[in-house]
Amino acid sequence: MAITEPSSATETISDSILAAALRRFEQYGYGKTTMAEIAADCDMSAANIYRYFENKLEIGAQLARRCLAKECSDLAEVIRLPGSVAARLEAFLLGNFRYTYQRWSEQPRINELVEAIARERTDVIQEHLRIKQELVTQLVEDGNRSGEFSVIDPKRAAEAILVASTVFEVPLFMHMHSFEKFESMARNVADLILHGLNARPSV
Amino acid sequence: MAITEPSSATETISDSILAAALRRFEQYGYGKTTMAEIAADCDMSAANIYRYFENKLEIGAQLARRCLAKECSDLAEVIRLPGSVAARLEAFLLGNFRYTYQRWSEQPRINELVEAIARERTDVIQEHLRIKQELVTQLVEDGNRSGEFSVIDPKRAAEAILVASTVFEVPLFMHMHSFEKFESMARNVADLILHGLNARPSV
DNA sequence: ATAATGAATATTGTCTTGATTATTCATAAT
DNA sequence: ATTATGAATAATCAAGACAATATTCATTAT
Repeated sequence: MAITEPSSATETISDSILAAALRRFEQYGYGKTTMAEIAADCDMSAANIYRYFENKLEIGAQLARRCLAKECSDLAEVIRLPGSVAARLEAFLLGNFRYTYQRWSEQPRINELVEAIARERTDVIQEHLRIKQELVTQLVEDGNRSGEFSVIDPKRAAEAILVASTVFEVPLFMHMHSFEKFESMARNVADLILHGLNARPSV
Repeated sequence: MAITEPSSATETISDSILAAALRRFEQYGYGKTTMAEIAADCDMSAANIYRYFENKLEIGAQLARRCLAKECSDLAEVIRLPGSVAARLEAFLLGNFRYTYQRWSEQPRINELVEAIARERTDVIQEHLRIKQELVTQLVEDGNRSGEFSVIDPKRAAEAILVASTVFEVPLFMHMHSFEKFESMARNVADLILHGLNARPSV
Protein backbone atom coordinates (compact mmCIF):
# COMPACT_ATOMS: atom_id res chain seq x y z
CA MET A 1 0.00 0.00 0.00
CA ALA A 2 1.59 3.20 -1.18
CA ILE A 3 1.94 6.07 1.24
CA THR A 4 3.35 8.47 -1.32
CA GLU A 5 1.15 10.76 -3.30
CA PRO A 6 1.02 9.88 -6.99
CA SER A 7 4.32 11.23 -8.18
CA SER A 8 4.11 14.58 -9.88
CA ALA A 9 5.56 14.78 -13.34
CA THR A 10 8.72 16.38 -12.05
CA GLU A 11 9.40 13.97 -9.18
CA THR A 12 11.83 11.39 -10.33
CA ILE A 13 11.63 7.82 -9.15
CA SER A 14 14.90 8.16 -7.24
CA ASP A 15 13.43 11.09 -5.39
CA SER A 16 10.32 9.21 -4.38
CA ILE A 17 12.49 6.38 -3.10
CA LEU A 18 14.54 8.82 -1.08
CA ALA A 19 11.38 10.45 0.26
CA ALA A 20 9.92 7.13 1.31
CA ALA A 21 13.19 6.05 2.88
CA LEU A 22 13.42 9.31 4.81
CA ARG A 23 9.94 8.92 6.24
CA ARG A 24 10.79 5.41 7.39
CA PHE A 25 14.19 6.36 8.77
CA GLU A 26 12.71 9.26 10.70
CA GLN A 27 10.01 7.15 12.27
CA TYR A 28 11.64 3.78 12.77
CA GLY A 29 15.36 4.40 12.33
CA TYR A 30 17.85 3.36 9.69
CA GLY A 31 18.53 -0.07 11.12
CA LYS A 32 14.90 -1.06 11.54
CA THR A 33 13.55 -0.13 8.15
CA THR A 34 13.81 -2.72 5.41
CA MET A 35 14.28 -2.31 1.70
CA ALA A 36 10.98 -4.18 1.25
CA GLU A 37 9.15 -1.52 3.26
CA ILE A 38 10.65 1.35 1.32
CA ALA A 39 9.76 -0.43 -1.90
CA ALA A 40 6.20 -1.07 -0.79
CA ASP A 41 5.76 2.63 0.00
CA CYS A 42 6.73 3.30 -3.60
CA ASP A 43 4.56 0.55 -5.06
CA MET A 44 7.48 -1.38 -6.36
CA SER A 45 9.51 -4.46 -5.58
CA ALA A 46 12.61 -4.30 -3.40
CA ALA A 47 14.67 -5.52 -6.33
CA ASN A 48 13.65 -2.51 -8.35
CA ILE A 49 15.22 -0.11 -5.88
CA TYR A 50 18.58 -1.46 -6.96
CA ARG A 51 18.00 0.00 -10.41
CA TYR A 52 18.19 3.43 -8.77
CA PHE A 53 20.56 2.97 -5.83
CA GLU A 54 23.60 0.83 -5.35
CA ASN A 55 22.40 -0.34 -1.95
CA LYS A 56 20.74 0.68 1.29
CA LEU A 57 23.84 2.45 2.57
CA GLU A 58 23.89 4.64 -0.52
CA ILE A 59 20.31 5.71 0.17
CA GLY A 60 21.31 6.55 3.69
CA ALA A 61 24.38 8.40 2.47
CA GLN A 62 22.37 10.57 0.11
CA LEU A 63 19.88 11.46 2.80
CA ALA A 64 22.65 12.21 5.26
CA ARG A 65 24.29 14.40 2.63
CA ARG A 66 21.08 16.37 2.20
CA CYS A 67 20.74 16.77 5.92
CA LEU A 68 24.31 17.96 6.32
CA ALA A 69 24.02 20.20 3.29
CA LYS A 70 21.01 21.86 4.88
CA GLU A 71 23.08 22.49 7.97
CA CYS A 72 25.84 24.06 5.90
CA SER A 73 23.47 26.30 3.98
CA ASP A 74 21.86 27.43 7.24
CA LEU A 75 25.29 28.19 8.64
CA ALA A 76 26.16 30.01 5.44
CA GLU A 77 23.18 32.27 6.10
CA VAL A 78 24.22 32.79 9.69
CA ILE A 79 27.59 34.11 8.67
CA ARG A 80 26.01 36.51 6.21
CA LEU A 81 24.00 38.27 8.89
CA PRO A 82 24.91 41.87 9.70
CA GLY A 83 27.48 42.53 12.40
CA SER A 84 31.20 42.39 12.92
CA VAL A 85 33.10 39.47 11.49
CA ALA A 86 33.95 38.51 15.04
CA ALA A 87 30.28 38.34 15.96
CA ARG A 88 29.56 36.29 12.87
CA LEU A 89 32.32 33.83 13.71
CA GLU A 90 30.88 33.40 17.18
CA ALA A 91 27.44 32.94 15.66
CA PHE A 92 28.89 30.28 13.38
CA LEU A 93 30.44 28.37 16.26
CA LEU A 94 27.26 28.58 18.32
CA GLY A 95 25.10 27.58 15.38
CA ASN A 96 27.40 24.72 14.61
CA PHE A 97 27.03 23.43 18.16
CA ARG A 98 23.25 23.95 18.28
CA TYR A 99 22.84 21.86 15.17
CA THR A 100 24.75 19.00 16.71
CA TYR A 101 22.95 19.24 20.03
CA GLN A 102 19.48 19.52 18.59
CA ARG A 103 19.96 16.68 16.16
CA TRP A 104 21.18 14.59 19.04
CA SER A 105 18.43 15.51 21.47
CA GLU A 106 15.44 16.07 19.24
CA GLN A 107 16.02 13.91 16.17
CA PRO A 108 17.55 10.74 17.51
CA ARG A 109 16.56 8.77 14.41
CA ILE A 110 18.22 11.19 12.05
CA ASN A 111 21.20 11.31 14.33
CA GLU A 112 21.37 7.52 14.23
CA LEU A 113 21.34 7.70 10.46
CA VAL A 114 24.12 10.25 10.28
CA GLU A 115 26.23 8.29 12.75
CA ALA A 116 25.75 5.06 10.82
CA ILE A 117 26.84 6.83 7.67
CA ALA A 118 29.75 8.50 9.45
CA ARG A 119 30.97 5.05 10.44
CA GLU A 120 30.78 3.44 7.02
CA ARG A 121 31.00 6.34 4.61
CA THR A 122 33.81 8.51 5.87
CA ASP A 123 33.78 10.43 2.61
CA VAL A 124 30.38 11.97 3.37
CA ILE A 125 31.59 13.46 6.62
CA GLN A 126 34.89 14.57 5.16
CA GLU A 127 33.11 16.41 2.40
CA HIS A 128 30.87 18.04 4.96
CA LEU A 129 33.85 19.20 6.98
CA ARG A 130 35.51 20.47 3.83
CA ILE A 131 32.52 22.66 3.09
CA LYS A 132 32.37 23.95 6.63
CA GLN A 133 36.03 24.76 6.40
CA GLU A 134 35.39 26.75 3.25
CA LEU A 135 32.75 28.75 5.07
CA VAL A 136 35.15 29.55 7.87
CA THR A 137 37.90 30.38 5.41
CA GLN A 138 35.64 32.92 3.73
CA LEU A 139 34.76 34.40 7.08
CA VAL A 140 38.41 34.76 8.03
CA GLU A 141 39.17 36.36 4.67
CA ASP A 142 36.29 38.75 5.26
CA GLY A 143 37.88 39.65 8.56
CA ASN A 144 41.19 40.30 6.88
CA ARG A 145 39.55 42.54 4.30
CA SER A 146 37.63 44.51 6.90
CA GLY A 147 40.77 44.93 8.97
CA GLU A 148 39.31 43.09 11.95
CA PHE A 149 41.74 40.20 11.49
CA SER A 150 45.23 39.95 10.18
CA VAL A 151 45.62 36.30 9.44
CA ILE A 152 48.43 35.18 7.21
CA ASP A 153 47.07 31.81 6.15
CA PRO A 154 43.26 31.81 6.31
CA LYS A 155 42.92 28.19 5.21
CA ARG A 156 45.20 26.98 7.93
CA ALA A 157 43.42 29.16 10.47
CA ALA A 158 40.04 27.81 9.33
CA GLU A 159 41.27 24.27 9.72
CA ALA A 160 42.52 25.01 13.22
CA ILE A 161 39.21 26.62 14.12
CA LEU A 162 37.29 23.55 13.04
CA VAL A 163 39.70 21.23 14.81
CA ALA A 164 39.19 23.28 17.94
CA SER A 165 35.42 22.91 17.49
CA THR A 166 35.45 19.14 17.45
CA VAL A 167 33.60 18.71 20.75
CA PHE A 168 30.76 20.76 19.36
CA GLU A 169 30.45 18.71 16.21
CA VAL A 170 30.48 15.17 17.46
CA PRO A 171 27.22 13.81 18.87
CA LEU A 172 29.19 11.38 21.02
CA PHE A 173 30.09 14.21 23.39
CA MET A 174 26.62 15.66 23.73
CA HIS A 175 25.76 13.63 26.80
CA MET A 176 28.65 15.12 28.76
CA HIS A 177 27.18 18.53 29.48
CA SER A 178 23.93 20.45 29.42
CA PHE A 179 22.97 22.57 26.46
CA GLU A 180 23.69 25.70 28.46
CA LYS A 181 27.09 24.53 29.61
CA PHE A 182 28.03 23.69 26.04
CA GLU A 183 26.82 27.04 24.83
CA SER A 184 28.94 28.79 27.37
CA MET A 185 31.92 26.66 26.40
CA ALA A 186 31.36 27.49 22.75
CA ARG A 187 31.30 31.18 23.59
CA ASN A 188 34.54 30.87 25.51
CA VAL A 189 36.22 28.99 22.69
CA ALA A 190 35.01 31.62 20.25
CA ASP A 191 36.48 34.28 22.46
CA LEU A 192 39.75 32.41 22.72
CA ILE A 193 39.92 32.04 18.96
CA LEU A 194 39.13 35.66 18.37
CA HIS A 195 41.47 37.20 20.89
CA GLY A 196 43.97 34.54 21.77
CA LEU A 197 45.56 34.78 25.16
CA ASN A 198 46.42 38.43 24.67
CA ALA A 199 42.78 39.31 25.04
CA ARG A 200 41.61 42.54 26.61
CA PRO A 201 38.07 42.78 27.91
CA SER A 202 35.83 42.95 24.86
CA VAL A 203 33.20 44.94 26.82
CA MET B 1 52.44 -20.62 40.18
CA ALA B 2 53.43 -17.17 41.33
CA ILE B 3 55.10 -14.84 38.87
CA THR B 4 55.74 -12.11 41.40
CA GLU B 5 58.94 -11.90 43.34
CA PRO B 6 58.49 -12.60 47.04
CA SER B 7 56.97 -9.37 48.21
CA SER B 8 59.40 -7.04 49.90
CA ALA B 9 58.47 -5.89 53.36
CA THR B 10 57.24 -2.56 52.07
CA GLU B 11 55.11 -3.87 49.21
CA THR B 12 51.57 -4.08 50.35
CA ILE B 13 49.28 -6.84 49.21
CA SER B 14 47.11 -4.39 47.29
CA ASP B 15 50.16 -3.26 45.41
CA SER B 16 51.15 -6.76 44.43
CA ILE B 17 47.64 -7.38 43.18
CA LEU B 18 47.77 -4.20 41.13
CA ALA B 19 51.19 -5.18 39.79
CA ALA B 20 49.99 -8.62 38.77
CA ALA B 21 46.85 -7.19 37.19
CA LEU B 22 48.90 -4.67 35.25
CA ARG B 23 51.17 -7.35 33.82
CA ARG B 24 48.14 -9.34 32.72
CA PHE B 25 46.27 -6.34 31.32
CA GLU B 26 49.34 -5.25 29.36
CA GLN B 27 49.87 -8.65 27.81
CA TYR B 28 46.36 -10.00 27.35
CA GLY B 29 44.08 -7.00 27.76
CA TYR B 30 41.56 -6.04 30.42
CA GLY B 31 38.73 -8.12 29.05
CA LYS B 32 40.69 -11.31 28.64
CA THR B 33 42.34 -11.54 32.02
CA THR B 34 40.41 -13.20 34.80
CA MET B 35 40.38 -12.56 38.49
CA ALA B 36 41.52 -16.15 38.96
CA GLU B 37 44.65 -15.48 36.93
CA ILE B 38 45.52 -12.34 38.83
CA ALA B 39 44.98 -14.22 42.07
CA ALA B 40 47.15 -17.13 40.98
CA ASP B 41 49.97 -14.72 40.13
CA CYS B 42 49.77 -13.53 43.73
CA ASP B 43 49.48 -17.02 45.22
CA MET B 44 46.05 -16.41 46.54
CA SER B 45 42.46 -17.29 45.80
CA ALA B 46 40.26 -15.12 43.61
CA ALA B 47 37.96 -14.53 46.55
CA ASN B 48 40.77 -13.01 48.53
CA ILE B 49 41.22 -10.21 46.02
CA TYR B 50 37.85 -8.89 47.11
CA ARG B 51 39.29 -8.20 50.54
CA TYR B 52 41.48 -5.58 48.87
CA PHE B 53 39.42 -4.32 45.94
CA GLU B 54 35.74 -3.81 45.46
CA ASN B 55 35.77 -5.52 42.09
CA LYS B 56 37.67 -5.94 38.84
CA LEU B 57 36.61 -2.55 37.54
CA GLU B 58 38.09 -0.88 40.60
CA ILE B 59 41.43 -2.56 39.91
CA GLY B 60 41.26 -1.29 36.36
CA ALA B 61 40.29 2.17 37.57
CA GLN B 62 43.26 2.41 39.93
CA LEU B 63 45.67 1.32 37.22
CA ALA B 64 44.14 3.74 34.75
CA ARG B 65 44.47 6.48 37.35
CA ARG B 66 48.15 5.72 37.77
CA CYS B 67 48.65 5.76 34.05
CA LEU B 68 46.86 9.07 33.65
CA ALA B 69 48.64 10.52 36.67
CA LYS B 70 51.96 9.64 35.07
CA GLU B 71 50.86 11.50 31.98
CA CYS B 72 49.96 14.55 34.03
CA SER B 73 53.21 14.55 35.94
CA ASP B 74 55.15 14.25 32.69
CA LEU B 75 53.17 17.16 31.29
CA ALA B 76 53.82 19.08 34.46
CA GLU B 77 57.52 18.67 33.79
CA VAL B 78 57.11 19.75 30.21
CA ILE B 79 55.56 23.05 31.22
CA ARG B 80 58.39 23.70 33.66
CA LEU B 81 61.05 23.58 30.95
CA PRO B 82 62.86 26.82 30.13
CA GLY B 83 61.43 29.05 27.45
CA SER B 84 58.63 31.51 26.92
CA VAL B 85 55.24 30.69 28.36
CA ALA B 86 53.95 30.57 24.81
CA ALA B 87 56.51 27.93 23.90
CA ARG B 88 55.63 25.96 27.00
CA LEU B 89 51.95 26.06 26.19
CA GLU B 90 52.68 24.76 22.71
CA ALA B 91 54.86 22.05 24.26
CA PHE B 92 51.99 21.12 26.53
CA LEU B 93 49.56 20.78 23.66
CA LEU B 94 52.01 18.75 21.60
CA GLY B 95 52.89 16.54 24.54
CA ASN B 96 49.26 16.05 25.34
CA PHE B 97 48.64 14.84 21.79
CA ARG B 98 51.72 12.61 21.69
CA TYR B 99 50.60 10.84 24.81
CA THR B 100 47.25 10.05 23.26
CA TYR B 101 48.72 8.97 19.96
CA GLN B 102 51.43 6.80 21.40
CA ARG B 103 49.16 5.07 23.84
CA TRP B 104 46.82 4.38 20.97
CA SER B 105 49.45 3.16 18.52
CA GLU B 106 52.00 1.51 20.78
CA GLN B 107 50.11 0.35 23.84
CA PRO B 108 46.82 -0.92 22.53
CA ARG B 109 46.20 -3.01 25.64
CA ILE B 110 46.66 -0.09 27.98
CA ASN B 111 44.56 2.02 25.69
CA GLU B 112 41.84 -0.61 25.81
CA LEU B 113 42.00 -0.47 29.59
CA VAL B 114 41.72 3.29 29.74
CA GLU B 115 38.84 3.29 27.29
CA ALA B 116 36.98 0.62 29.23
CA ILE B 117 37.40 2.68 32.39
CA ALA B 118 36.43 5.86 30.59
CA ARG B 119 33.17 4.19 29.63
CA GLU B 120 32.21 2.90 33.05
CA ARG B 121 34.05 5.19 35.42
CA THR B 122 33.48 8.69 34.15
CA ASP B 123 34.83 10.08 37.40
CA VAL B 124 38.36 8.87 36.63
CA ILE B 125 38.49 10.78 33.37
CA GLN B 126 36.85 13.86 34.81
CA GLU B 127 39.41 13.98 37.58
CA HIS B 128 42.16 13.63 35.00
CA LEU B 129 40.78 16.51 32.98
CA ARG B 130 40.46 18.58 36.12
CA ILE B 131 44.14 18.13 36.85
CA LYS B 132 45.14 18.95 33.30
CA GLN B 133 43.02 22.05 33.53
CA GLU B 134 44.86 23.07 36.67
CA LEU B 135 48.15 22.70 34.84
CA VAL B 136 46.96 24.91 32.03
CA THR B 137 45.53 27.41 34.48
CA GLN B 138 48.92 27.72 36.16
CA LEU B 139 50.57 28.18 32.80
CA VAL B 140 48.17 30.95 31.86
CA GLU B 141 48.72 32.64 35.20
CA ASP B 142 52.46 32.39 34.61
CA GLY B 143 51.91 34.11 31.30
CA ASN B 144 49.95 36.88 32.98
CA ARG B 145 52.69 37.38 35.54
CA SER B 146 55.43 37.48 32.92
CA GLY B 147 53.43 39.94 30.87
CA GLU B 148 53.20 37.60 27.89
CA PHE B 149 49.47 37.17 28.37
CA SER B 150 46.76 39.40 29.70
CA VAL B 151 43.97 37.02 30.43
CA ILE B 152 41.18 38.13 32.68
CA ASP B 153 39.84 34.76 33.74
CA PRO B 154 42.61 32.14 33.59
CA LYS B 155 40.38 29.28 34.69
CA ARG B 156 37.89 29.97 32.00
CA ALA B 157 40.67 30.31 29.43
CA ALA B 158 42.20 27.02 30.57
CA GLU B 159 38.87 25.28 30.20
CA ALA B 160 38.47 26.66 26.70
CA ILE B 161 41.98 25.55 25.80
CA LEU B 162 41.27 22.01 26.90
CA VAL B 163 37.92 21.97 25.13
CA ALA B 164 39.69 23.09 21.99
CA SER B 165 42.18 20.24 22.44
CA THR B 166 39.57 17.52 22.51
CA VAL B 167 40.61 15.91 19.21
CA PHE B 168 44.07 15.46 20.59
CA GLU B 169 42.91 13.77 23.75
CA VAL B 170 40.45 11.20 22.51
CA PRO B 171 41.89 7.96 21.10
CA LEU B 172 38.79 7.54 18.96
CA PHE B 173 40.07 10.20 16.59
CA MET B 174 43.59 8.88 16.24
CA HIS B 175 42.82 6.79 13.18
CA MET B 176 41.74 9.85 11.22
CA HIS B 177 45.15 11.34 10.48
CA SER B 178 48.83 10.47 10.53
CA PHE B 179 50.99 11.38 13.49
CA GLU B 180 52.61 14.14 11.46
CA LYS B 181 49.32 15.61 10.34
CA PHE B 182 48.07 15.67 13.90
CA GLU B 183 51.26 17.28 15.10
CA SER B 184 50.90 20.00 12.54
CA MET B 185 47.27 20.50 13.52
CA ALA B 186 48.27 20.75 17.17
CA ARG B 187 50.84 23.38 16.32
CA ASN B 188 48.26 25.37 14.39
CA VAL B 189 45.76 25.18 17.20
CA ALA B 190 48.45 26.27 19.64
CA ASP B 191 49.20 29.20 17.41
CA LEU B 192 45.55 30.08 17.16
CA ILE B 193 45.16 29.94 20.92
CA LEU B 194 48.23 32.05 21.50
CA HIS B 195 47.58 34.76 18.98
CA GLY B 196 43.94 34.55 18.11
CA LEU B 197 42.89 35.82 14.73
CA ASN B 198 44.73 39.07 15.24
CA ALA B 199 47.99 37.25 14.81
CA ARG B 200 51.04 38.82 13.31
CA PRO B 201 53.83 36.62 12.07
CA SER B 202 55.36 35.21 15.22
CA VAL B 203 58.93 35.23 13.91
C1' DA C 1 15.67 -1.58 -25.26
C1' DT C 2 13.98 -0.37 -20.67
C1' DA C 3 11.63 -1.24 -16.54
C1' DA C 4 10.25 -4.35 -13.27
C1' DT C 5 9.64 -8.60 -10.83
C1' DG C 6 9.84 -13.21 -8.14
C1' DA C 7 12.74 -16.45 -6.79
C1' DA C 8 17.52 -17.70 -5.38
C1' DT C 9 21.59 -16.55 -2.68
C1' DA C 10 24.35 -14.20 0.63
C1' DT C 11 24.62 -11.45 4.69
C1' DT C 12 23.34 -10.01 8.92
C1' DG C 13 20.91 -10.12 13.10
C1' DT C 14 18.48 -12.59 16.96
C1' DC C 15 17.85 -16.02 20.20
C1' DT C 16 19.05 -20.05 22.82
C1' DT C 17 21.98 -22.60 25.49
C1' DG C 18 26.17 -24.09 27.66
C1' DA C 19 30.25 -22.54 29.52
C1' DT C 20 33.23 -19.06 31.61
C1' DT C 21 33.91 -15.79 34.83
C1' DA C 22 32.82 -12.35 38.54
C1' DT C 23 31.18 -11.97 42.97
C1' DT C 24 29.40 -13.53 47.52
C1' DC C 25 29.37 -16.10 51.67
C1' DA C 26 29.75 -19.53 55.09
C1' DT C 27 33.58 -21.71 56.99
C1' DA C 28 38.50 -22.74 58.10
C1' DA C 29 43.25 -21.32 59.20
C1' DT C 30 46.38 -18.20 61.53
C1' DA D 1 40.26 -10.78 65.42
C1' DT D 2 42.22 -11.16 60.94
C1' DT D 3 43.23 -13.43 56.76
C1' DA D 4 42.12 -16.60 53.51
C1' DT D 5 39.62 -20.20 51.12
C1' DG D 6 36.30 -23.47 48.51
C1' DA D 7 31.94 -23.84 47.17
C1' DA D 8 27.60 -21.52 45.74
C1' DT D 9 25.37 -18.00 43.02
C1' DA D 10 24.90 -14.43 39.57
C1' DA D 11 26.28 -12.20 35.63
C1' DT D 12 28.46 -12.26 31.21
C1' DC D 13 30.30 -14.31 27.12
C1' DA D 14 30.56 -17.33 22.94
C1' DA D 15 28.97 -20.85 19.57
C1' DG D 16 25.56 -22.41 16.95
C1' DA D 17 20.89 -22.55 14.87
C1' DC D 18 17.41 -20.08 12.92
C1' DA D 19 15.08 -16.23 10.97
C1' DA D 20 14.98 -11.84 8.78
C1' DT D 21 16.91 -9.03 5.45
C1' DA D 22 19.96 -7.32 1.70
C1' DT D 23 21.41 -8.20 -2.74
C1' DT D 24 21.65 -10.63 -7.26
C1' DC D 25 19.89 -12.61 -11.37
C1' DA D 26 17.26 -14.98 -14.75
C1' DT D 27 12.96 -13.98 -16.62
C1' DT D 28 8.74 -11.29 -17.78
C1' DA D 29 6.23 -7.11 -19.05
C1' DT D 30 6.06 -2.74 -21.45
